[in-house]
Amino acid sequence: MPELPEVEVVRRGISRWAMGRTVESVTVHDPRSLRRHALGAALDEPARLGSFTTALTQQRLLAPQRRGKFLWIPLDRSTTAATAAAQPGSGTAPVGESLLIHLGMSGQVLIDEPSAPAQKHLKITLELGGEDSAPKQLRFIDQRIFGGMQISELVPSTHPSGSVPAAAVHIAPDPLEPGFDEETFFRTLRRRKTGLKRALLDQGMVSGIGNIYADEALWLARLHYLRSTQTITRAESARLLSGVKTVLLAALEAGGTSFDALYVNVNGASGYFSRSLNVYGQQGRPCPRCGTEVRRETFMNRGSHFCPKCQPGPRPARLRASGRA
DNA sequence: AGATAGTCCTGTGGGC
DNA sequence: TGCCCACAGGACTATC
Repeated sequence: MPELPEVEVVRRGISRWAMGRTVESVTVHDPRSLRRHALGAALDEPARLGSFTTALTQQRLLAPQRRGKFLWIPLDRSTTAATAAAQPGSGTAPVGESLLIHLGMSGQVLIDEPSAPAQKHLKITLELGGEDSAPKQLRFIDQRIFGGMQISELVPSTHPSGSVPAAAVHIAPDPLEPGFDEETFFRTLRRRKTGLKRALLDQGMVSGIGNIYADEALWLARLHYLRSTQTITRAESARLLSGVKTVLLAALEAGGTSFDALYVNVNGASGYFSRSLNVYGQQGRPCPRCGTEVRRETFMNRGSHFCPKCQPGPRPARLRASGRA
């Protein structure tokens, strides 16, 4: 389950191994990985596939960008740049095109030699040319097909790069972004009428956090996943955000050190597999902080893991005679 | 409009 | 042994 740190590792790998290269050809092995491409354009499947291939072919890959779990590669269409001019003042005028990538549950991006055998769940192959280097392939592999690729127009944004793909404008800044505002996070949280974990998983509120790191961050902050967002204090909000950043940075450090030449891997190398998790998947084992048995409850069709003592629930807490020692 | 079910997918593992 | 089904979950869509 790639979350922000894993996607960032992939972004760095693409930056190192694919940036500046030109897409010579595109092979779509499974059109389901293009489900989101040209949505609303009323194209049938062959036409969608064709428009994807056409938009990519002979484009140069610029510096890859990321917001939350969304990854995109701006495309250099300098040959047709004239059409992108004008439109002063309009805040949503497209400023270019991008290849938008989401890894979903099981997506991987690999840079391979053309001769390397096809991976089992290989979905899309981009042939990358280079003037002074050997040809390479950028391969998108995805077992469960929750992820995918699409071409999306770039529109102006607060993102450090100045724009985001139109298909990702609704995604909130992530906690590692320079412009991320803690006060906005707190106020948005207070306005919501929901539980903490649901808010953390809402990519329109704060992006980049998935089920695993949500549980870990809540544990670090000693907050229950069902705790109401409306009663959160400024201090608790800060604690939560600090927990989120701690978890994301630790995973990033673990993943960032383990990727190496020619191989950009999401699943195997990075993050949570190489570092120890405190509560996620640890049900029945002692809480590393207090020794109480970690519990698992089903919530939003997924597991929620927490320490019942360190993270007292809303209801039990109210019934308790006194504080939490 | 904000909150929440339902939907897409396939490999794994438990139960019988 | 083998089959079947529940389960895992990110994010979009539809519905209240």
